[in-house]
Amino acid sequence: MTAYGELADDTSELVSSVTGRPLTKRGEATRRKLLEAAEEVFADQGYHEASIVKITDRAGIGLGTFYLYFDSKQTIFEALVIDLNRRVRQAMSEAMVDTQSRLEAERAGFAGFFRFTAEHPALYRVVREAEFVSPAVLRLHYTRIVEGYEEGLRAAQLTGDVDRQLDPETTAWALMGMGELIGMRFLLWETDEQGRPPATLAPKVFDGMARFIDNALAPRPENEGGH
Amino acid sequence: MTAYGELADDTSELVSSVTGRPLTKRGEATRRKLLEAAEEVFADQGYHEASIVKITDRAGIGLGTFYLYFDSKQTIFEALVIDLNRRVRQAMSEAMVDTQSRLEAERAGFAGFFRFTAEHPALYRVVREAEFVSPAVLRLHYTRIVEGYEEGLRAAQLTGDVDRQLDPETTAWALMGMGELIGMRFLLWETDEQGRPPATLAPKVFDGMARFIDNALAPRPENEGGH
DNA sequence: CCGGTACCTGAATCAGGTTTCAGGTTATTC
DNA sequence: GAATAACCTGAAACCTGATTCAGGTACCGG
Repeated sequence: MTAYGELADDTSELVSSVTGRPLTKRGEATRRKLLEAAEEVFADQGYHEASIVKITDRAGIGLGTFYLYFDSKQTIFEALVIDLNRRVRQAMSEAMVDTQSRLEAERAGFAGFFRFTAEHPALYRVVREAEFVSPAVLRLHYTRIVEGYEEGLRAAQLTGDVDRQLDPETTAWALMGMGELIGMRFLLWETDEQGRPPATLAPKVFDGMARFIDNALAPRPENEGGH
Repeated sequence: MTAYGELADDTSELVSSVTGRPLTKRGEATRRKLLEAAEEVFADQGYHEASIVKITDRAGIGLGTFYLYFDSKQTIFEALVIDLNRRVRQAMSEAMVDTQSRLEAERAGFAGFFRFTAEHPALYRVVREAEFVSPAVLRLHYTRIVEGYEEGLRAAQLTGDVDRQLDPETTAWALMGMGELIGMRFLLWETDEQGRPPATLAPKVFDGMARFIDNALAPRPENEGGH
């Protein structure tokens, strides 16, 4: 059975998975090395091709040491997804500061998302694979991103920047889905010989998407009750 | 390395993977039994939890027999995804016959997609997992669906039913992405105690999405060159 | 009913991965 | 500078599961 179970209470606290608690400076460094190595290995091999040995090798650490820090392959994977989630959201919100209108903020948020995707193509893959490795952590990922959106949309509806007849929750998920598939198709699939994706979306695509979003969110001039 | 390689030339032809060719009535029946069993097993266990033994057991067939029909676990998985793709597209185009306007057709197509998703939640999972099992076949899946959309959008732009400033390709991918994430969130995640998703989207969600799409696609009353 | 072809079978082989553990090594404390 | 605690290590025990293969069994034409 695939685990739809709950996540560990606190996936980010720095404690030994064996002795239970503290973790000295040396210990912390080792844990970080493991996480970084895991990021690279999961990213370019996928969850199942990855192995603990590959991770510890890349980290330059003994195999047995792994189990001093993480209970299992799945545990370190979950910790990684949560870390990536934090970083994506940060990229998005940084991109949105200093914007004036809601529409502008929307565009900037997407731009931040795409920039992050382009810069870390492999990380994107890790997150998507979470659907099959740890559904609970994937839900957390999506839900956290959507929450920010939804809030912004509600606020913009109050000021009249966004069509009041849209349902904020549905709209937020729709926008996420768009961004994800567009990113996949026009960044991750458009790799050069070295497998690197372009740094940004082609203007045609970005503009096409911006137009689409503008249309979708903008308040309608006429009133409701169409033909 | 994950295989981004090409698919076999013809993944649907009915031939023995050993002797090379024909396949009698008995052989065909066995092949079909294997595919049906694979569908169930992959669907509720995922690719890696699934095993050839589980598939042949469920099919009521000897383990060794599997290799008379498929080269490997990956091969049967790909055959399955291609089959599902055919069925989704059929569900969508059936839903779209007898529609008048483009917007109506769009809505109907989505409804067909969602109905299919609700009826075969597990199959949806199989398709998404293809991203990690066989990227090539996943691209095929998405690309085939998008092609239909794109063509429809172009036609509707000519008749003026759809905003001429939208890029049809980008728009088609955006719509796909929306549909996929909305389906995931509001169907697959909304399961009852038995793990069954609701048969249809909640009206709030479906209407919210319809409004969003209407807004996005409708030709703008004003002309271009905004403020 | 006989020969032959097409199919079927599952124990055995083989490859690879996770996790444990008994025994070091490094850092810190007194 | 010895004792103690915190860390580290990788060979070996164990699993699991894909794939092979030598030996059947079902069906069909004659």
